[in-house]
Amino acid sequence: MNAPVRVRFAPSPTGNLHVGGLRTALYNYLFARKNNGVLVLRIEDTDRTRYLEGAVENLIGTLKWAGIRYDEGPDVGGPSGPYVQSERLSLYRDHAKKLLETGRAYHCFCTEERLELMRKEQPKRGLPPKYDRACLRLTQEEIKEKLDSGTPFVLRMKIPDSRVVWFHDHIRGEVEFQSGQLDDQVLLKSDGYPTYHLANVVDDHLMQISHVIRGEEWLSSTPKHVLLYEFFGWEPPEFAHLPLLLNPDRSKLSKRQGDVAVEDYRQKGYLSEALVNFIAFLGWNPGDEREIFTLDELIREFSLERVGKAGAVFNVEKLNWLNFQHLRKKPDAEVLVMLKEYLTQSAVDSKHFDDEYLLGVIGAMRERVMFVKDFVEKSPYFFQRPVQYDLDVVKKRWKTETTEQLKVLIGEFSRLENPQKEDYEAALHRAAETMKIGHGDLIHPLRLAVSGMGTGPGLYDILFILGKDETIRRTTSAIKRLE
RNA sequence: GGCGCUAUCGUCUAACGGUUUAGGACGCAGCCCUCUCAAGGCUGAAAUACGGGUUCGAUUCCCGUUAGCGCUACCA
Repeated sequence: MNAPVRVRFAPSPTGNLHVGGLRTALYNYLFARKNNGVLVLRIEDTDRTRYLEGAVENLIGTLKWAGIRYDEGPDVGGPSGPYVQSERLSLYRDHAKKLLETGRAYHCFCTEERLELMRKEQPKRGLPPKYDRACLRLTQEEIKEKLDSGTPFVLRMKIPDSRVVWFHDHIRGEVEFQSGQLDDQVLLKSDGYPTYHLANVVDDHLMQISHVIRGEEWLSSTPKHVLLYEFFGWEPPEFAHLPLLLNPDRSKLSKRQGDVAVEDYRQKGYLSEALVNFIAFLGWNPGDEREIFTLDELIREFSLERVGKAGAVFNVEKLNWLNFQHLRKKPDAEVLVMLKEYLTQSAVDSKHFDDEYLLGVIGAMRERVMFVKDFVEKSPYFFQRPVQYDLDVVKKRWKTETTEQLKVLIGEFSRLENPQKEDYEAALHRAAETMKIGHGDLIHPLRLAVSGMGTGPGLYDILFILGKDETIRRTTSAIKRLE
């Protein structure tokens, strides 16, 4: 019988959640749900210098937006709390003390300056940069003396000399390190806070985490963690180190080369479904050719076995396409809500458009928009009369005879009563036949007249949405202005 | 520098030694459809980093090289 699956997402509150962090959270979430397990949110705020006010709230909001629900965490509680590391300090101190007593850790009184100097000298002598264990040679008396005099100290982990430390990684297979390569890592800082290494091992054990699923940047420190589990006499969890997310130039995804915060994408109008779908596929795929997935479908299909090993470039083009796909899948009613929401906060206009009208716009523009904002940006004429006419289109479509022809067309339109799309079409055909001209001779200038543009949905759709009066008004106005 | 990880079209990826003239998707180009723009359909260009092995047979296994990335903090 296997232990129940318990995984955790353990970000540090130092700013907005990174898309890489979101993917880690997502994979943990998917793995937990898929295996009927539990997802824990744990805040790793052991670096007081990097703490950012409001970051935790922000993080929680972002996860919620993405649809990633956790079962235990700072705001929802749970049996293994507290879920904020700064509220668990005594736990770390007690455990560090145990290591001290068993000789697996030792006091170090070295100053920042000495360590810096040491690191500068080591490469010159061809040595790997590691703590030189100066303080390990201190006698009990010397240690007591320094302690008594209040000399600041840290607790370091005493790495065994020549051991092979290995572990199995779900993604990378067997990984092994020579312990001689490992540094005597600081476990407890001089301010009494634990470092990541101590805190994450203690918490993962106490919270009974079964699988540690985290970014590849942790792979190199995993042997230290494995050793810590051993020192404590604990069974280590299983590990899965996720491939990194990359910039287009294949360096580690960073600011400078585009947006990295989930918040950035949210503000640009990306659907959470699209971002989640996209990010899930950066390092994972279902093994067949399906690409559009909802969160629930991802849960059904996800497995660690299908996670790849190589880093993946964050390619915005594909994300855009996915946003289009997900937006298109949404029912009209949902898009309507989003469009109304966008309209109220956009400065474009304050006029009121009823639902029926907006639904018409949505129907006409659906296949042509990637974002909700595109309804307004790509078809502004549904929200305000054309303020100008695209000059290239004028040049191409507006002939000298156009004015007279459109007047005839208006005459035809004005006789219509409560016209439907087909009625506009029939009327236009009649006008064209009367004048013995092609349909295009009317269609193109008319489109320009009512929209100011040369592109968009079918003309009759536009006319129907705008309505007869507005169509005639705009056409008349265009004739006046383009004559 | 040391240690570790990684390596299929520009990008995300499929292939779990043979069914492969290496498949799909995004993007790109062309054609069809068509009142324009989209959408859709069709077509095309585009990859196994390099060198050795193992094997009857390597994208797939092993070794080396190269390249990229990560770690190398009293940061996570």
